[in-house]
Amino acid sequence: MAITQRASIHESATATKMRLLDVSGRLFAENGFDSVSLRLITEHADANLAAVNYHFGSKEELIAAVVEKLVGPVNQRRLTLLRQINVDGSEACQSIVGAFIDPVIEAASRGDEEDQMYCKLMSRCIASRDERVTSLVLRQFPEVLAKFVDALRLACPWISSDAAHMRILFMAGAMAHSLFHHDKLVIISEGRCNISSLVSLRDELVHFISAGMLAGISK
Amino acid sequence: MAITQRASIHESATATKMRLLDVSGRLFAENGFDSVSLRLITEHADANLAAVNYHFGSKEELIAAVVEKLVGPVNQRRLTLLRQINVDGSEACQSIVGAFIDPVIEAASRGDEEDQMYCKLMSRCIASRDERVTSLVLRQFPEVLAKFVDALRLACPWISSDAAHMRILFMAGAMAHSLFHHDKLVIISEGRCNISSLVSLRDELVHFISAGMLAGISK
DNA sequence: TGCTCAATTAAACGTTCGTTTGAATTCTTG
DNA sequence: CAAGAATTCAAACGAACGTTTAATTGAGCA
Repeated sequence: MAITQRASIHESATATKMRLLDVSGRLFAENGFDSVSLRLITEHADANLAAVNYHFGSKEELIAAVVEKLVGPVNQRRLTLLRQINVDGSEACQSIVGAFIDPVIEAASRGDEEDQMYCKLMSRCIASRDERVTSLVLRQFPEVLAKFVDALRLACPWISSDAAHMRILFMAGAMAHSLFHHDKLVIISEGRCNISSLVSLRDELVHFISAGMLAGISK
Repeated sequence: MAITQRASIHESATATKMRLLDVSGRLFAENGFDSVSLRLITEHADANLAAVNYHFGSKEELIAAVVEKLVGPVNQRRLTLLRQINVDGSEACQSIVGAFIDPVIEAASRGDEEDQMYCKLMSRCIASRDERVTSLVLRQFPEVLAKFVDALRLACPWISSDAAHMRILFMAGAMAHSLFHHDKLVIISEGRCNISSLVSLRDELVHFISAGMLAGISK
């Protein structure tokens, strides 16, 4: 029934496959995973409608490929940065927060593409409320969460385990939300706020979260 | 062309209409706005498929009704609480943050339904990346944002306008994200974290964000 | 009782979607 | 160059969706 050559793994990264991955990432970032149809993707990628199913098997597996290509390296980089931190130092908290946030900023600033796309796609992954996406992201997250909780409690011994877990959650939320919506802030604020660059947002974010992390025992 | 009785405003809140509003809220909370079909909604509400289009006009207007019924009162309550704060006090920041967060916790704890539904729906509204939803939420947000920025800068005069705007964004993100995902935390942490109640999450959230708000001038 | 009109119902409509198919084409390799 | 595998292509499929329609119901009122 299943043709063997079709069922075999498509390891070879053809140009079309890479184009599909790139285009769908950009479209998913801007419009969400559900709203973007395979017809739109293949049209923008100059490919045939059937190309996605041929190269990836299904739309769901395409989404998985896009997400894992994006999230995997960022989490690896987080753990690398975290390992390089001296948790005894006075600025340990800033470093820990930086280790969580900077890989995203780095990844966004790396390509020649504009930052917006990468940030929005990343935010969609982190803050997604779609189980098909969260299941992919959360597959890698337990290890990252555990490592950051450990580091945080080493730097701030007075924080309980529960509180440490929650604060990591707060950090992730603040980051994802602000990365996604910061461009709207200038409009909503009716010109009273003007975020100049992604780096300035990153600095304020680290500054804010570090202070939150250092918060003492609540009375 | 348009039948007048159909085009007229349906002000009378029939039992069916209220049931549709209630059921779709619960379903939207759990599965998102797009994934939930009118067939599923009307089935759960013991209503005919055409009921949504009859009572609300379209699915989009149903979503708008659900969102505005949820977000409107919360924002009003925020402004009320904010007006009652003495911004000169030493704990002004905690009060400001509380004024932003507590209306959500209150609303979630009000009904006899479990909190989860309300929290998740609220989080979907706040952190939604769907333009059809954000346009509704953002309609009320400029006023709320401006008032909270003013209060924050009165309590913490050293914060720049840009920073104040960003910090409100961080607050919204931390809140929305943690309210939505806090139940997953116990699983992801593999039992090392156990959030006992919504109130304990609220307390830690206020504690964390207040400290972030009070963060001094970044060097 | 008979009329009116909001409400409900079953059925269908047109569209869009992901997926599948089988032939055509291109690329690879002996 | 020729054989075979990999890829591309146009076309169609079935399912699910939001929406519309026309008929039916049932309560309020002259």
